[in-house]
Amino acid sequence: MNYSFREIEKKWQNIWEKEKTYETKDLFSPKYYVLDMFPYPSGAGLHVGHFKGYVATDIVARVARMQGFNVLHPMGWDAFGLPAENYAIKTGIHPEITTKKNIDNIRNQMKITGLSYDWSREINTTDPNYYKWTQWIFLRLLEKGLAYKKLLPINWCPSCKTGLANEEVIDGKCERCGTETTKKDIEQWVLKITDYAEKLLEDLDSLDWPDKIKEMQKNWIGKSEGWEIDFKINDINVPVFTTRADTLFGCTYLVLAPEHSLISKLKVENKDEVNKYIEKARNKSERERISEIKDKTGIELKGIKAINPVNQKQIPVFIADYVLGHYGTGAVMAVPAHDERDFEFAKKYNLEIIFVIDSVKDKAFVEDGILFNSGEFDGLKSFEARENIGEFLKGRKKINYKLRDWIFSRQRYWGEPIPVIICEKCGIVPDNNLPVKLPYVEKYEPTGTGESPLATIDSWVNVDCPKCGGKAKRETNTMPQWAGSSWYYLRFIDPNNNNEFAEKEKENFFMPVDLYVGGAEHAVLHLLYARFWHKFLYDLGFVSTKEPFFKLRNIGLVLASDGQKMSKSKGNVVSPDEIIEKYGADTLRMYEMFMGPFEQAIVWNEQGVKGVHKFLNRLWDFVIKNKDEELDELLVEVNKLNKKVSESVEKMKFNTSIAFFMEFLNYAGDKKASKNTLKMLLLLMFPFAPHICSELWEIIGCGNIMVEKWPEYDKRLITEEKVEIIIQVDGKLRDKVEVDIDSTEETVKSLVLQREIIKKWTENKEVSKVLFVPNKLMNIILKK
RNA sequence: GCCGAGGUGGCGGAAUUGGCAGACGCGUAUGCCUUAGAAGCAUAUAUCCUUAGGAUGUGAGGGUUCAACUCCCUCCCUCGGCACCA
Repeated sequence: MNYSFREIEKKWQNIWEKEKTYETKDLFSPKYYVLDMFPYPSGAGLHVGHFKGYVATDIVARVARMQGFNVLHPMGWDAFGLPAENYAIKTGIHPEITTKKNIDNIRNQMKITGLSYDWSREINTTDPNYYKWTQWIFLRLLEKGLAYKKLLPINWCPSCKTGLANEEVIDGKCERCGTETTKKDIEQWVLKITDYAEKLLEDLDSLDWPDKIKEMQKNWIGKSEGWEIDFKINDINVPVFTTRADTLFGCTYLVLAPEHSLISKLKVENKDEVNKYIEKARNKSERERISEIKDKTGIELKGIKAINPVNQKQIPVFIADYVLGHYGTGAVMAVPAHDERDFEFAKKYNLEIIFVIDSVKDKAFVEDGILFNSGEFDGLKSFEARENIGEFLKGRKKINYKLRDWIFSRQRYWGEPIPVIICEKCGIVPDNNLPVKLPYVEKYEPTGTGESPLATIDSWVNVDCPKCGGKAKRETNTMPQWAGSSWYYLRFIDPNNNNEFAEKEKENFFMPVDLYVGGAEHAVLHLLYARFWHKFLYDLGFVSTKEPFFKLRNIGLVLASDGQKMSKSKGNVVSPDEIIEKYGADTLRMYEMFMGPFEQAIVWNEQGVKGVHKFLNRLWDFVIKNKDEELDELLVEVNKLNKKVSESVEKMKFNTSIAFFMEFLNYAGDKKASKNTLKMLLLLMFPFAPHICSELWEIIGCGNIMVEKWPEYDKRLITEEKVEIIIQVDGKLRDKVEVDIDSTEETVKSLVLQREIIKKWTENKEVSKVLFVPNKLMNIILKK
């Protein structure tokens, strides 16, 4: 029969809420901190994909509690961001109102799913009591010179009308809205994440994270070691950065980035042409640049020559936009023989190509090798030559990173105000009177001029300088969406503290996060930013660990039944509410875990949901049928189940855990189970399906399951006395035989050779060899 | 182009210190139940050979081994990321 999940689930959720079952109370050890990436409270609510991660961490949290851990498992809202603001522009409804409504809805979705969050620790990044500390961290960065203001050509989204960080530009498009970005010169707040490049790279090794994410961060940071070597143009030193100092004798021209400061100082014969090229390069969008990778353009500086320092040869000088102004020195020594880009360029402009390592036809040879054509350095290996040539030319050893500083200001309303006052006399003055609250405005529309809508509120903008008392103006830019999420995991530890972001003792106790679960899309955004802030706070002595998240796991997407990503605009979203209404929260939870490995993307299939629901109904019937049973035919089996489930949960292979439960019930059939067996079964399943297990636990007369421990299996019970041995002839399965455990080769062999099936296969043939793997297999090899 | 993950029935997937490939679920088929349907229950379900029984089979090809989904080499494809970083 169908168990009445609606009633049962409501009943237990009320009990948990009333008894504050999931509140983390003390500093007792051992602790376990399980964290989900907190969501943006979208108006559409969350879909079943979000809950795949939440259910997984909920199971981990529940198992850990049963194992005696003091579990911290909180939830909050990353609530600043564009959708609420865009909605406000359209409707005039303040983002605060929409946000609150959305949060109430999503919190309810989480509660009806039976997630065991400690709601007393709920946080919201848009709450002034929260962003006070976001601003406080910003002021510390400012104090230490890690936040600075600079006029920069930055990525600009014409649709969102705001600047973007490099990490937010995907394929030349805005990460949020998909509009092509352009370049714009605006004065920006920038955070010096590059100061932490080395530490961010190094400490990756200490983390239990998916290789994929580590690799992505490594590539994003992009470390390369080389030499800075001075070339000369008219007695001016022009440093270039190279990782291939060993190829210097093959350098046949020099290339400057269009932005290079030297260009304006040179007397170039074809000045007009050159300026035209520079102007064109400036206006190229990201996308144009990318599409032109295969077709390099450039222009020679006529009348200018550079001197190659290694052989005093005169070489031509070019400007080309394949050389980037912001990396290295903005100038490169071109070695067409040993660099693909230089090779292409040289072919196009008919420049000299001199091989000095090894030559191949029609393309550059980019590997290391042994030098020739290189004067006194002939015969050296590449790695030796790099050092020798670098030192010979008095070059400087240099490490460069691809990572660039973090563009931190946004020209929008719905974000944390940057707590800074700009005074005509004193310049940039920190406003220590935190929180600097976001004022109400009438119009949310971004101005598009590079100023945020805050700039129009005179009463807010015009203030007295805290330093000199003179006239001053507030900074009107706001922080990016990533600010609040860069440290939120610290606030959960002590969410109501008004004096510090978290009490030192508590921070020291709960950090680091033991398990962090979320989508892989944040690999070089949130996960990099949070590590940066954390390391900064560590250096200042405010936190006690070098890294915030010890173990990270990514959830795979849940795709809609059409194989596409779930999205409101495609109308293919499945909400947890409808599944819970139809089948119950326990079914939703079990199905999300049963779908497949949880790090993998899998298509949603409601037939599968029904299958899981059927299983829960069968579980119900099985327990009810046996609740007063004294006989037990399943004690051994349930102990085996205990072992298998414990092991699979440990590895977070929840899909197989559930298969084991199903196997058990299939095997059980009409066999009898006593209370001990039922209890073990229910305890094992409780983290997966807490409502039905709580109810059945009560029905079999055991009280409240919440206080119970994770069960231990009895090793003696599950030790087999007989084992099945696989018998192969010439490596092919022919027979099986049951023998006592640890039977010797001789025993098994004599048994096997008597068997009719085996006799048939070995008839008239000579046995050349018999292989035996104890308790597993015997392979009889015949002579050919 | 570079980096990473992966390729197993009709579908989602299981099994890797090398040892019964396809657990579990979905779907499908047949039967029971039902006035009928739905639900439920039972049985079957990798492919090929008419069957007993056998052969083949984990992207393709090769190799190591008594034994390969698992290890090695070459290649193909899918997904994700990066994108002229000298």
